[in-house]
Amino acid sequence: MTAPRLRFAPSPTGYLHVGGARTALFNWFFAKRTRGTLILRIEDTDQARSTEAHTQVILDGLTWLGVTWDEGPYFQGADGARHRADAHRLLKDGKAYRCFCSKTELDAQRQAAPGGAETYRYDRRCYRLAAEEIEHRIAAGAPFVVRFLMPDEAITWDDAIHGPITFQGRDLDDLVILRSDGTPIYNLAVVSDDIAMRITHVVRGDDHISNTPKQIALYAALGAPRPIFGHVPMILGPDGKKLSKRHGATAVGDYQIQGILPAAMRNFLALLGWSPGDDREIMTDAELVAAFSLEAVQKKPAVFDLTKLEWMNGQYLSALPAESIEALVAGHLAALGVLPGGQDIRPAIDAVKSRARTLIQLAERVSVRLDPARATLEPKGEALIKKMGSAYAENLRHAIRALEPIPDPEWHPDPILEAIKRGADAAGIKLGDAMQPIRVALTGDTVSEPVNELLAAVGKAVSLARLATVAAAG
RNA sequence: GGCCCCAUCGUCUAACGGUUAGGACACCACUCUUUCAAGGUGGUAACACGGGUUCGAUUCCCGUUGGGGCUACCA
Repeated sequence: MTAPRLRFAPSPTGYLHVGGARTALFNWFFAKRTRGTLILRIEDTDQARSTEAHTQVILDGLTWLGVTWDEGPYFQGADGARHRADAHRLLKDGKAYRCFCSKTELDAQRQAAPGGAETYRYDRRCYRLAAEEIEHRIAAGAPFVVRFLMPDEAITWDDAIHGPITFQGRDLDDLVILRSDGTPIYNLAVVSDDIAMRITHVVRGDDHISNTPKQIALYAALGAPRPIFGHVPMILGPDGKKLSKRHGATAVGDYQIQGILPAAMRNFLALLGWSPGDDREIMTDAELVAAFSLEAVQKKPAVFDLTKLEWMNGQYLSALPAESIEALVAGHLAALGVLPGGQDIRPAIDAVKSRARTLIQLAERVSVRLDPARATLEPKGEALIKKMGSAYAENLRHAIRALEPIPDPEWHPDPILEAIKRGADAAGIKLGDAMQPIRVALTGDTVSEPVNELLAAVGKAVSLARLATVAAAG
């Protein structure tokens, strides 16, 4: 058997949606797994909605995700001549016909249909036109579209994900394959391209299931062998509806901005609608590729669980050495307006990386160390003060008294911890009640590295000044 | 409306006729750390419903219900 040839074929009419990203990923896994070829094809036959900017965003999204392709990107719009040639071949073979009905005539026919516009199917009136009448209209320059003559027969295929699916040709319309301006319609362009590119496996979204019988009929009419089809289910929002903008972030670029690592995104997306069959969850690309199969892809749509994505990202973050995420963290710090200015941020990253789920969170926790002035109690002041306990101002003053005597050269984690313990004992309070107010005062957050290490890193003068300010405010 | 697809914890999933229906996220305890997380241990929580087939159905078949997709001179 020859090596499989696959394609990922987004249309540049929007951003790279997570659903599309997952489809691309599944294609990539399959191609890698079978040592096949993955082709990127931009479906830009809809000139009105396609833009170069969208194409670039899709390319960037794929690149960020780490999905690589072996051929392309090819642009479908560049192959109009071949699409037209295929359409005319069908015309010549009597497998397609010219339709002179205008859009307004069609609308009128739809309205007049017995069961209403919903049940309307083209009545083939132009197919029944006499040859001389057709010649006459062409000669008169009447505009026409080319319609495919849908055969009246059962169309069946064995879907790699869904199993056998059957449609009846009579339920399908005679679809337009060439517009009146001579440009091809999606279904023709796809089939024409997939034949020309010798595609063996079409792995795409579930929403194309009902296009598949039309395309299979086109393959047959063009005398070409059809590929194996596999239809990946959609991704839903938390409310069970199709994932869309109103659910928040749906473009892969959004997750890049939020500080999700590409590897975590790949791992998460892979597990959305697919599983290796055992209990593994955190998996490397190599493991994913080795375990992947279309048969194991779920048939039902999956709800996108942001919380689990963030958990998984946190797993990657804490497992990675500081130097490998240093540059990314620096980028997010810059976005926060904090410049390390030559400081080594790696110790700070190591101190908080297991306490963050996104790079943004990680950068925020690093930033308060670099610039303690950022440690504001706003905007969640109420909640933070509650966490510190009602006596927090008093407890902060205990802490200040305990810490002040430490000489500068001894301002290190261990002596600091000892001093806080002694102070807590003297004041008759629990260590936690002594620690948490300090943490909140210094970071504006309830989560940070151990308080004594934090104090040591921030420095004595800055720490005490900050504690005094918060204590005074309380 | 017509055609097609789908249905296990709240969510992601395992199970391919016989299991105390397993794992993960989230949640709740406990634990470790005289501090926050992370980690560890445990817990709550599911086979949509009704008929068949079978010695036996979450699993196979049919129906119901409920979701979803398509039904363009969009992709």
